[in-house]
Amino acid sequence: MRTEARLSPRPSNPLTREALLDAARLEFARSGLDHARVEDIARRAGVSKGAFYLHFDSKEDAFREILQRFLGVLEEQTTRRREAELAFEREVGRPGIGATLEQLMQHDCRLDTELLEVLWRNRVILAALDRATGQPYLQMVADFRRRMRQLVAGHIALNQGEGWLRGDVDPEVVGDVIVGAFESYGRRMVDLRAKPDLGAWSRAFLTLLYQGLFSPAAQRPPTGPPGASD
Amino acid sequence: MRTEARLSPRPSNPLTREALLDAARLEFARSGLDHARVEDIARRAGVSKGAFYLHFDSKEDAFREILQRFLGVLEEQTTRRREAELAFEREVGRPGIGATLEQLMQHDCRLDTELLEVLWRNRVILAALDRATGQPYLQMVADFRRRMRQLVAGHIALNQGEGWLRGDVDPEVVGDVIVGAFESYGRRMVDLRAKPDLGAWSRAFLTLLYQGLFSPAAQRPPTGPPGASD
DNA sequence: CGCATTGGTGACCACGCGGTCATTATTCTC
DNA sequence: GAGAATAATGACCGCGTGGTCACCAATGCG
Repeated sequence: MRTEARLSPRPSNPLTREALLDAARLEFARSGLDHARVEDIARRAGVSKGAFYLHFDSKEDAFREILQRFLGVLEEQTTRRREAELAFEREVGRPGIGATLEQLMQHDCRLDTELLEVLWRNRVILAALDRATGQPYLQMVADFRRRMRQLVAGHIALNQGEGWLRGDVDPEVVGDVIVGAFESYGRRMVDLRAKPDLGAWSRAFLTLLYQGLFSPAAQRPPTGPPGASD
Repeated sequence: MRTEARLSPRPSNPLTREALLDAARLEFARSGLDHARVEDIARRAGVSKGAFYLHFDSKEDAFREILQRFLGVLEEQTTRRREAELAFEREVGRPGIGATLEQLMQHDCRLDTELLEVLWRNRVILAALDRATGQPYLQMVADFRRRMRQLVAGHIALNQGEGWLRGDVDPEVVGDVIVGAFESYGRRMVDLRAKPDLGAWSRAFLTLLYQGLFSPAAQRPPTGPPGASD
């Protein structure tokens, strides 16, 4: 009687779910989670309000899926980055031992630019996050931020131990600076029309981070204590 | 008929308005502008919902006042800071010409710490802003952020022209980094119980900003091009 | 002490939107 | 083409809360 083969007399449009998510991203970016109307999301996706609820339990449900996907992508990006950093140290070395600062910066620059590419592709979500309320989602973002900060701080502390990063800067502060800078730039991307030169930003950022603002031409003697020039 | 002297047979409690603003700050920080209930704000201030509307036209009105006061304080802080920076350059000099980097950093450190003090005192508002929606208010914050970024970028560009800040870092990027770092740290303050050592953060931040992460012990020759150490 | 005046109260209204469900449209099988 | 099964629709309901307003309370004045 082939009762097991009869699955769906009228299969649902497989594109609808993704269309709804796309529409939701735009509406969330425009109005935030609270003010976005399910009606509008559905209409933008070309279906009715009822159809929305065939794919999601609630408005929050859709938002959660969008947020989780995004954080997942960032997570994966972070994992890849860590592996690339370890590989670089294994295969090339670290500054002073087999590698120059310039080589390291070129490598970091590629990785930072990749991350910025991810942020650029998902800038609509960045806009949505800025307008989002609701403890669970803010909590997820806050937790992610904290993890990133700790990751950075751990990385810095490790390399301070290795001796090639200066030890008189609290790694936690470096975490604030790096996470803050990316977030700041990401927020700025939101209302850019054309894609900016992400590589140039990375380059400048890394120069600032590793070398500092103070002009090398006026730099004091490398190891001497300050306060003896007037 | 002394109609001009009879002003208020029953004067309103002059503390009520401020109590309402305090309560509103807390509720906004807890629940955000949208989810905070006027009822709760009023009860927390010890009055009824109706009394709230004797002092404010709407919930948004109270929020606007809170936001404007805060931005005003930041604005004033910024003005004072600019004046202090000009005074320092006028009275002491700039690195290389009458002042050492250490002197400049001590001065900047005081100013940065003052700004952090302001953020610390207003950390409830920082929490509220994180949970706020509504175009006008987000716009105000976004505009303020942009102004700050431009202020920083202009300051950096100027001093690059003076020669004591390295010219190969886009001032706009420095703006992202500085504004982002303060915002990042401010956001972290929100869920700290005890007041952290703001001076230490400033010190570490400025060291990072001016000197960079790269260890001075391993620093390459001041003016020579990189890539000659292996 | 009574009256006028204004502060203060909270039950109530109105409205907007999230979510439901009876109904209709579509697509599959036989 | 009939019938079954399911996708899709949109009118409708319910709820929560912002804002109002008739009413009460406190205070100054004569």
